[in-house]
Formats: sequence, structure tokens, C-alpha cells
Amino acid sequence: MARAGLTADRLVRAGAELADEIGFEQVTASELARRFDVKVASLYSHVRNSQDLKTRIALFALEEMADRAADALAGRAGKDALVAFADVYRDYAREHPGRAAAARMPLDPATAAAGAGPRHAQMTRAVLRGYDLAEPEATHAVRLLGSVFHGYSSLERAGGFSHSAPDSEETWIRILDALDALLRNWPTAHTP
Amino acid sequence: MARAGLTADRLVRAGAELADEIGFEQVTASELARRFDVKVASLYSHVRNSQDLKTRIALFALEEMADRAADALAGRAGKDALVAFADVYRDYAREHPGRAAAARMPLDPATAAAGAGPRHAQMTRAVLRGYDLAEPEATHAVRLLGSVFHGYSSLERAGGFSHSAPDSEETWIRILDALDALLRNWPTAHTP
DNA sequence: GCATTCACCTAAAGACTTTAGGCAAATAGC
DNA sequence: GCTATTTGCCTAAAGTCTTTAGGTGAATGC
Repeated sequence: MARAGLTADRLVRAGAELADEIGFEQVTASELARRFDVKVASLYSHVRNSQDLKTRIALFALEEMADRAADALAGRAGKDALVAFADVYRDYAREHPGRAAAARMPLDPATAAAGAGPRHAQMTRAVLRGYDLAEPEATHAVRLLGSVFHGYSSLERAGGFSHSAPDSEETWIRILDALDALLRNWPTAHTP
Repeated sequence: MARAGLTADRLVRAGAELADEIGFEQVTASELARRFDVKVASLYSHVRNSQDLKTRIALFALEEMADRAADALAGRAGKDALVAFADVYRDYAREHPGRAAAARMPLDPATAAAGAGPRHAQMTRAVLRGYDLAEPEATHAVRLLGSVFHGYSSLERAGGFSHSAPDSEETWIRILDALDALLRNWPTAHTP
């Protein structure tokens, strides 16, 4: 019998594509084996188990997004950087819904820290360099941006904004305008 | 044999509790049947299938959150309303992680529209009454708030902010300060 | 050319889902 | 209060997915 040439990496990439096609939830070792025309048990030499496979797909997606974000950030600053950075997340989620869902999967802290998580945080901080925020406000802002990007993609995907005016594209532009304004004018202290 | 007294409603409530205990993903017809000391097949007279069960749990959670939000909003306006409203979502997610995860589950548009979805949007609009936003800016703001609440709970749950200073509580307070400031000072037009 | 390693296989057991059909408890009609 | 119907839960069975154990042939190393 000819060998199929399975590797963890090939499984993960195929799993990511499968996720985009049929949804991350539906990615299953069985389906993946079918794609490779291989018996399911064969996957278990390359991947610990089904959970492990999904985790790897999530890490792969996070890495891919971080690469794109790094690219987008190069040579930009201020609002230009903010918009380019934000668009990476939104575009990725629209282009690769399954991978984006994977990236939103809860990872245990150790795994997340070993993956591209810190890189994302670092790049968000880089975006904020264009604004004038000292710690701890910068961290708050990093978390706000993360929440917005994450939440917006998630709601957009769930169809929250579709079929109603104004269209999602316009909202996205205006939200970035608003975030830019907010970052330029970050409230100094807590107002009770 | 004594009857267990199953109803769709009791199944959904038990499913919601189960979700909080073991995670929404892990909620399964089999496990639920075990809790009721009943055979799995018996559930299928009350619930179409496993997907239907999960959808109902999601709708239940959304309803519960909407009820709490309505309560929190009564008699409040301005930032007071914003904070109370936002806290409902965050507190609910911390108190009921499984249900909150259920509420984040993608629903098909028709199902979402028939559930508490519109109520949430309506209440968010009510919060914005305390600020001075005309359409379509109000809609953009509704979507921004939804994204932030949704995204923050999700990241907080995933452990994104834990184990690092400043603590999540402080960030939450400052994010609400920032959103309040932003809504009071919403940028009028797109700045290219 | 032989031994080892590695890639994929078969086999099997356990869990979850879903459908079909049956019996007994609850309810309704008289 | 008895019968008839409905309803609630059951058994049975087939299908899918996961995971482990152990086997066989293909690739690699000496």
C-alpha cells in the first residue's frame, strides 16, 4: 500500500481547510481521515487525540493571523496602523470562518502562552504606540481592542448585523473611527 | 414504572445547569438522560434532536440575560444605565459560564430573530438614549457595545486577561469609562 | 541484503445520536 | 368505575465518532 504521507502539519493544514468548508465544530478525525483516504486510527500516530488536533488548528490559525498582522503593521502608524491591524482580523474571519472559529476556541493558559497569543498582544501594543497611553491605560486599551475585534467578528459571523441597515461594512469603518477618536482622547481617570 | 415528568422546559433548564457545571460543549443528550435517570431515547419526544436541545438552551440563556438586563435598566439613565447594563452581561457570564457560552452559539437568523435577540438590541438602544446619537450612528454604537460585551466575556473566560496585571476588574471599569466618554463624544464623521 | 524503524492497517470496545415500535400509566368519555 | 385513547418512557438496533492495541509491509540504515 502506498503511504499517504501524513504528518501532524499536513493534518493541521487540512483540518484548517476543512474547518473553513464545513465549520470548525464539524472537524472530526474521521472526516479528516476520509480526506486523506486513510483509516482513522492512522491519525493517532501524528496527533494525540481529537482535542489535540483542534488545539493545533487553533494555534495554526493564531499564527497565521499574527503573520498577517505583522505584515499589515509594517511601515504604518497611528490610525493607519489601527485600521490595517483591525482589518486583518476582520478579513481573516470573513475569509477563513472556520479557522477564525478555531482561533476563538478556549485554550488552557500554558498552551495559549506558548502560541502566538503574546505576539498578538505585543502587536496591539505596537499599534497603541501611535497614541499617547501610559500604563496601565495601555493594557486596558489592548484588552478593549481585543474584545472589539474578537466580538465583532463573532457577531458578524453569527449573522447579528446582516439583513439590516446600515450594512456591516459601514459600521466597521465607523467603529474604527470611534476607536481612533477614543484612543486619541482616552479618559484620564475613572469618573464615578 | 414511575414517570420522570420530562418536559422540554425541564430538559432545557437542566441542560443549562449542566452547561454551567461541565461546559456547554459537553452537554449531551446522554448525560442529560442520566441526570433524569431516564433512557436517552425518551428525550427525543420532547426535543427534536441534540442540536435542537442546544439551541433551546441558547435561547433560554438569552432570555434570562434579557430579563436581567431589563431589570438593571429600570430607573437608570446615562452612564449609570450603561454600567448596569454592561455588568449584567459580564456578571452573567461569570456566574453562568455554560449558559453564556450557549448564548454565544451561532443561531440561524430566523431562530435568533424569534428569540430574545431583538430585545437585547432594543435595550442597548435604550441605553444610548442617554447619549446624543442620531441614526445611523446609534446603530453603529449598538453594534460596538454588543461586540465589546460579547468579546470581553469571551476573552475573559478564555483566560486572556488572567494572571497578569492590571486585573480584569479594573480593566472592565476603565473600559466602561472609556465607552461612556466615547458615546458622549462620538466622532461625527468619518476621518480618512 | 538484512535489520530496524516507521507508516498505515485491522480489530475491538466504548460513547453518543437517532429512529422504530411496544407496553403501561395517565386521562377522558360514558 | 370501566373502557378507550393518548402519552410517556422503554427496548432494540443501526450508524457515527473516538481511542487503544497489536500487526504487516514499505522505507531507511548498516
